[in-house]
Amino acid sequence: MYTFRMAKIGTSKTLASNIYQRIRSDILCGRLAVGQRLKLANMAADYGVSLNLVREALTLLASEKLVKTQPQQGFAVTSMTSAELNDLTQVRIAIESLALAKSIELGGLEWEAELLSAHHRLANTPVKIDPQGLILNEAYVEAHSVFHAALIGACGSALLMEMRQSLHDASELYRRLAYLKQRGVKDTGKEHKKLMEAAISRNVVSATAMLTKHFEDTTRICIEVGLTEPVDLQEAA
Amino acid sequence: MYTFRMAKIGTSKTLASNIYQRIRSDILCGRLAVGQRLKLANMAADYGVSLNLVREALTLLASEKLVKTQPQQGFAVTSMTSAELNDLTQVRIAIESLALAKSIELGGLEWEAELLSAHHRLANTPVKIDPQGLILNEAYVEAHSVFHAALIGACGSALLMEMRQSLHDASELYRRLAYLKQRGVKDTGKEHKKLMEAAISRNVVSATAMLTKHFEDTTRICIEVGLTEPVDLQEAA
DNA sequence: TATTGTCAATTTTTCAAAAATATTTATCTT
DNA sequence: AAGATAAATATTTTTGAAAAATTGACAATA
Repeated sequence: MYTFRMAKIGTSKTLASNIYQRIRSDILCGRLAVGQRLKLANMAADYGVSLNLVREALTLLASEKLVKTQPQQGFAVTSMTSAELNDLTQVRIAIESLALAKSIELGGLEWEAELLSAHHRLANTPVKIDPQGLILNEAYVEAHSVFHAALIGACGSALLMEMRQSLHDASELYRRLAYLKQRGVKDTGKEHKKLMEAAISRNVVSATAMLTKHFEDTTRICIEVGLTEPVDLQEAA
Repeated sequence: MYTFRMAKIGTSKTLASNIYQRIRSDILCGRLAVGQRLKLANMAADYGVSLNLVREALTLLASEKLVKTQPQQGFAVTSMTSAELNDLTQVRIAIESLALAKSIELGGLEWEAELLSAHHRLANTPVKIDPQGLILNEAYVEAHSVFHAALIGACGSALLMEMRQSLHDASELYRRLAYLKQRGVKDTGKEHKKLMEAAISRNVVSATAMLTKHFEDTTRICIEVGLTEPVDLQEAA
């Protein structure tokens, strides 16, 4: 309802947009690794379509910054430097704080209800899917995305919501990295709860402070862990 | 230097990106009118390339909101409702104010010099190219774009600058409309000067206030004039 | 040894035609 | 005449293959 990503994959009207969504999803899920080269012929074979559709999808993803490209030299999954990730984080903080403040100002009962609901779903979805804590739960990722969308859902600007989602997605890869590396270092669940409570009690200052801390913590973990791990350019599976 | 749009048209490495830029430019210049249907076959003939390249370019432009599309039903130059234009304007004010404040905080001598230079160029470029004031001067449009880029040039965030440019471009069409309709109703030149002076004298409050007024005035003119003028679906020239 | 040039292999880019879908026109029924 | 049905046309979508460009290897030259 809130996000593009919620659209069921493989459902859209045209094959082109299906492929786009599938590739996008595969990047966001980490199935296509950061830095990995994306050869058109391989991709076309993997997804069972012609080169053209892959090219169109990758060109589109490049405009979203999920993929990097240079003329005549193909495509690769974007990998950020720590400077770029820091920039992204600061912009996300700015945009999302702005939207959150607006949402807190304008939000009514409907917004509160949606937010509570989204939080409840998030709080009761396990982060990892296995006891060892090695595999991320896709349902959690989705619930997390929906929760943050719900937070700013009453900001009153469709454009702002869209921009926030786009920035959220651009950082998705690194958020996943942080979740996997960090094992109970910080209690994200408690943070989400406080954030939600601050929003509903209309405490803008506290809510944006929580948000800022939330984002910066995740980024710090990513950078400590090391962003640019050596990537093997294996053929796509 | 600052903007994508400054790249000379017809210069890039691949034909695909040339076509993309040419179409983009033709939309921004109003040669492809707001609301006009963009048939692939016509476009391909006009630009002398295959359907595929046109499709790729239009898909990309759709992701930038310069073009609207529905599956299996083709493309058209985007036309906004007044509500959408208002939303865009408010988001532009928020983003650009944020960046401007940062720029004023961080900007040094180099920034001041660039800004003065950009303003001088803007101030000495006529808005209209003919005595009757019917034809917009493309050099002015370019200078205006560069001036606003220069204002926030020291904000320290490449991403923020990019987002601002994207929003600026999305509103370009309507800015042109306002320029053409409004004949000396307000003195835009004086506004730019005040804005520049406020920025260089590090007066954040005054600068952002100027900026807000600047944007809102333009939007008001657009909406008063009437956004959705009947568009004739003539074949592309 | 370092540099340059050439050739083959790989990959990207572009096109032109086939397939699928939507739109219009014409025909038929009520 | 009005509305529905079917054929014809126009348009978009997708493919498969040709053309252009890049890369890497190998030999020839300084």
